[in-house]
Amino acid sequence: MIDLKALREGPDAFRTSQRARGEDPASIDAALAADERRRAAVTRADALRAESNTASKAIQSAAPDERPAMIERAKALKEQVKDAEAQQAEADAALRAAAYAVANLVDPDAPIGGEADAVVIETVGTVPTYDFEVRDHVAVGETIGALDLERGAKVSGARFYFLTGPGALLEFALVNLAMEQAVAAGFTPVVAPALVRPEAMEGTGFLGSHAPEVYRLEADDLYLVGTSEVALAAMHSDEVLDAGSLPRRYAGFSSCFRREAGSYGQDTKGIIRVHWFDKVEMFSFVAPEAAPAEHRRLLEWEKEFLGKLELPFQVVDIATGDLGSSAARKFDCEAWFPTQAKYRELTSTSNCTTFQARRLGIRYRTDDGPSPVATLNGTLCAITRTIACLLEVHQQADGSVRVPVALRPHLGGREVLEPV
RNA sequence: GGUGGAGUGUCCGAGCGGUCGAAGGAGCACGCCUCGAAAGCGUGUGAGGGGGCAACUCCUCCGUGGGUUCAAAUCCCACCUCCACCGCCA
Repeated sequence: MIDLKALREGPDAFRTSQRARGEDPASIDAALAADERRRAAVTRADALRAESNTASKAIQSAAPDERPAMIERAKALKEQVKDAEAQQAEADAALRAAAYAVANLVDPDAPIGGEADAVVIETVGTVPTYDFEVRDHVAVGETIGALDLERGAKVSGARFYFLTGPGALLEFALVNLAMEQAVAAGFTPVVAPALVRPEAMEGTGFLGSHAPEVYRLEADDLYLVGTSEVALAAMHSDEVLDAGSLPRRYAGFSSCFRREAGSYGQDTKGIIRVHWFDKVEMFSFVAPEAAPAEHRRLLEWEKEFLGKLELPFQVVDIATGDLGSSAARKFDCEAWFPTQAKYRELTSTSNCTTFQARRLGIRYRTDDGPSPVATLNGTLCAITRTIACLLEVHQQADGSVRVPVALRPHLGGREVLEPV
């Protein structure tokens, strides 16, 4: 949620931000009006409550013969209070809805525009060339016995898979490598719940425009997370953190579930886009002024990891119109997929400033009292997509796959995954 | 899933329906004492939201949400969480 005080004091910044996102700046005026109405309702209800309180208190010290009349008056006041409170509740709800409709303030440094306006800020490694016909990750994966998509579909449906043999081992190797790096960098490793309550989902903003993407368990009123970001962010909800404990960095492992509604026809082959995958996610809680630097750090850790996997990639500064509603700025690392002859998103890191924390009630102690922290997230390793990329990039003429050096210790020293 | 117990401020922990935002500790901050420190003594110390330039003032909050009452931390209901035991289970 946006900062309402900041909204009141400088609505123009929010209008500009909404325009940059390609969203209607009218939502700003709606929020301002709702805020105005709410304050009026609060003032009125407060005054009535004060009157009602004094009337009530006077009763206990009143003479017995005066009491009946006083009780009558208190009763009448109470009716008015009830009415005023109902109006206040309505105004509260209206403001909430109006405020939630406004996306986070974009970072002024983010490029303006839509998907096509993302700026490539860095290219790492060189696009590989092959002296043989490259095969896609499905073909390569099946050749080495790492993938079984047919049976995945048989058992669970489209966009499901079995990782088998070296594929399964590759997952554990990647998780281990990612956790090893995260721990070395000072992250607290976490295995996070993949099922969360509505508040966690709501608080992280995934029930807004993302709602159709999310699996829900009707019988238990629980949601399957699309990323462990949800559980990691909600971990400290309604807490006041000691300033000295910041930054807090977590590396969370969890399964992730996505309905992929509306992505029919995209990446239908293979494991690039699936309904379920495992992921190691970085999540940081920091003081707001430290957020931009932390964002760069998360990006560096992502780059470091891709470097270990010996994957060529580029870093993209996502344009304002393509940002999620809680992100002020976002960098994606896109790795090279030879059979598609293009870079595809492998990791993504967002600076959510205080937007998520405000909703989730995550604060830290400052000299002026508790104040919202900034939250940031970044992918360390989304397993299936990473495996897909590894299989394509490191395939060899004989159908085998070369194992990147850093991964070898986690694969029992194997240097090559041979066809079976 | 069943039975019983419990949820109060940073923590522990009191709290006959009105004088309770809440005793008492601990912690923390500041001050006194001290060469310095500890101990001791003193003072202060929750959050959110209105209004006000400000001093300040008003409202709300005792797990959450309802209800009873002129009045609820205190009574009633539902839910959530935790603890214990039973059942089941990886």
